[in-house]
Amino acid sequence: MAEPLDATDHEILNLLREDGRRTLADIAGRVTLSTAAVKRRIDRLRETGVITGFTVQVDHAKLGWGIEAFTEIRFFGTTNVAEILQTTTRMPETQAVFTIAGDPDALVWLRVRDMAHLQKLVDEIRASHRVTSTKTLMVLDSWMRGK
Amino acid sequence: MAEPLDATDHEILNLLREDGRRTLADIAGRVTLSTAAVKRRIDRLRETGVITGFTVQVDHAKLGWGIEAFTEIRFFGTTNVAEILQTTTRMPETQAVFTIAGDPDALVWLRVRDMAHLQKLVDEIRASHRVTSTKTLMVLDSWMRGK
DNA sequence: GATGAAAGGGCATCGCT
DNA sequence: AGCGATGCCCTTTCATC
Repeated sequence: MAEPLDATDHEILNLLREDGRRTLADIAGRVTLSTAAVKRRIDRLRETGVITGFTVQVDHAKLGWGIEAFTEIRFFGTTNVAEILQTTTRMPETQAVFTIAGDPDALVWLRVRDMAHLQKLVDEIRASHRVTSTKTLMVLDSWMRGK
Repeated sequence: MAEPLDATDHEILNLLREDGRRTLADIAGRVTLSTAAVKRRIDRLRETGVITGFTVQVDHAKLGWGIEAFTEIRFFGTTNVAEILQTTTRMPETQAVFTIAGDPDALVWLRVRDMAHLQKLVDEIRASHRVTSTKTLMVLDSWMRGK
């Protein structure tokens, strides 16, 4: 496996968490290294899989997806985990899916336009036959690290 | 308020979701625009608050934070929502916090090193509020949009 | 094995049309 | 919105500790 990260690697990661488009020169100045050294470290973090990518952060409410909800899903006794992942991850409204040890069996984080939209999605999930029950939690407010 | 986004804006957002460090030249080629035009659109998306920032995506397991959990929290009748946000968002292990309409009252998404670490956090949450009960869900596997 | 310095090619940025 | 010039940044190479 890869070697453990030193303090400078963690500094670089934190700087990139704050702003993923920071320039190498900017980072280099803050961690007291040359741009070449910073680039090598970032390249290494990508190669070892610590950094999986870079992305843009979006205010979903401004795009008209103002409602967030979690849907708890329960299956019959022995259900393949891959099945629920396949159904839910296909839906563009799905933000994340968590398979759970215990009760419920899975937790799906959804972003929708309105209640009718939400109902349609929950119906879709329920229609995947092995589901015994769902319970949907409406999100009033959410906070996320790095926003 | 700002004007609605057209199809090109959505294309640009999707390209940046895939790779937040994509160059303007690359984006311009894919949406059939000049780099200057793409830059103006991205600047406008930032000014109107649609784009809130850029960040790096990290494999937390490789950093030694291999365990994910959700903790459901229930309060006494009249508890201030801001209170739970204050405590939980201060913890570096907190990935996200959702306040919920109904039961439970809040959902906290945690990333921890091990079970002892998790127990310490749940104890902290229980100690710092007028919490009536918590229930912690262990995450077996997670999928997230854009990974 | 990792670093800093320097060169080149590419890219972002800005003014103009 | 496109075009073009300027300056910055990324990237690679090479020498050093």
